[in-house]
Amino acid sequence: MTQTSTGIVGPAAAHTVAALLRARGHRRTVAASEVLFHEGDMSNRVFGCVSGRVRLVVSGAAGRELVLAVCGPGDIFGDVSSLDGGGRTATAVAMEPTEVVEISGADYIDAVRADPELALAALRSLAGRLRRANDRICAGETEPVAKRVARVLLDLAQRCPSPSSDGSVWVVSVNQTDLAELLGASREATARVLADLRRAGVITTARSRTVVHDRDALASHARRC
Amino acid sequence: MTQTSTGIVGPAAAHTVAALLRARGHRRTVAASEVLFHEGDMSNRVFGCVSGRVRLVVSGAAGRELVLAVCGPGDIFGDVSSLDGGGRTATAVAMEPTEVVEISGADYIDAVRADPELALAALRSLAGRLRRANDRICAGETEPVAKRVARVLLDLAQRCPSPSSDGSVWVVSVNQTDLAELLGASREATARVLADLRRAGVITTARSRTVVHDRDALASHARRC
DNA sequence: AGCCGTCTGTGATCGTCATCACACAGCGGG
DNA sequence: CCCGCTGTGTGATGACGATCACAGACGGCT
Repeated sequence: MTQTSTGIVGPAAAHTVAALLRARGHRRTVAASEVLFHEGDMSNRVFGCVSGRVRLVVSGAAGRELVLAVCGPGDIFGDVSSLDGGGRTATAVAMEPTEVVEISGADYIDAVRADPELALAALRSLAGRLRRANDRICAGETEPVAKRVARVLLDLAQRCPSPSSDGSVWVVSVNQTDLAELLGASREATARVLADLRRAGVITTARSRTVVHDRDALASHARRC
Repeated sequence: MTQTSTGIVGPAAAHTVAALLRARGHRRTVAASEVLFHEGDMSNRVFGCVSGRVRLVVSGAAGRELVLAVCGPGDIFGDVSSLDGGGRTATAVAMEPTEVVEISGADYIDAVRADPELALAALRSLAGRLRRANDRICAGETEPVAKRVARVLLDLAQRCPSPSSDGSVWVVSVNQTDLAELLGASREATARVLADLRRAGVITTARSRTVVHDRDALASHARRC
């Protein structure tokens, strides 16, 4: 467990895939809260996020929801279904007005077959996501909520750089409910941890926004047990 | 969350990869408890399991161990490191005398580049594993231990068919400690759930062995909350 | 402005599960 | 053959976190 563990889909090495989508894909703008596909659906279009953010959610036992990932610009999603022919693993919901590029599953497979470098890029993207998923399994099953909150905040701060973030302050634009579902914890437990961090002077909180003032301190919270 | 959630690496569509390993790989026999690679290592050889079983473990917070997957015949492991160049995500330990085939990371990448069908097979394998990892995240963060035990037992019963299993009885050859780490629960909690299932006549237990007598009943335990 | 819906912050309670602490049962080796 | 090791089965206790229950705050909308 070497990395941070947010379910954010990494843009790592996905540039070739993104290029494919730009070249062959169909561009589209979706409104906030609009659903691109539902968990269980048999659709298989592959998406790339150009601007904005998309949340991938699953509904677990007892009606609880869980955010598996937050996709930002450059991230690819929806490719798993097109590869294994299974239903959608999650529901994709735009978190804000978002621009996406999409391509049919068949076209995606064809492109992968035709271009070895594209295939490698897709493999690397999946490998990275699997690595992150394993990290999250490990964190979720061994770490207390306080530590997970710190990890996820750190991860969001560096992966989804809010426009308002400058050199010394990182702004995370997610409300507490989403944050809790990204952690696999209750909204209340998350709020209490945020309160502790606030009292420690590490962050400040506001409506749908958390501002990280001291990243090193946050990192040490993520490390210590 | 449509599937069972054991971290077992699926042999699904991995046949082409297995064929590659057989063709170009180096065959080797490892003894029980022998380690193929350690978590964090920078090695990048790719392995295929021919016979026997290999456990992939990570050590989480507070010294707790977690079994991410149990690989059986036909399963591929160790490919993530060769793809993204990162350290090993887990430690691979043979659970019994095991035969593996291995190939260097570079050869693996070359082969993927050269053979589109192989690349697709590798993509499908990773997609399946990511799907399973997501299922486990969902289960771990929303389901109580009792349900998870039932799921994992079911999964092991059908994926690692013990030689002694016949048409009506499925034998799972794993001790309670491993079972617990595969669940992300304590050994004691797991033992208590097994005791309940035993009293309900669904399973019988013995040293390092659990026998499933009534698969449907077990499945209903996995379903109900 | 005034209202309503969403989001936040916190107390109280209660259940699940981890941890500690044993007793005991097979199995292998000296 | 007996000892020790590994694995199993269970009780007691305590802590972490889910759930319930509100109060207040902020923003958007008419």
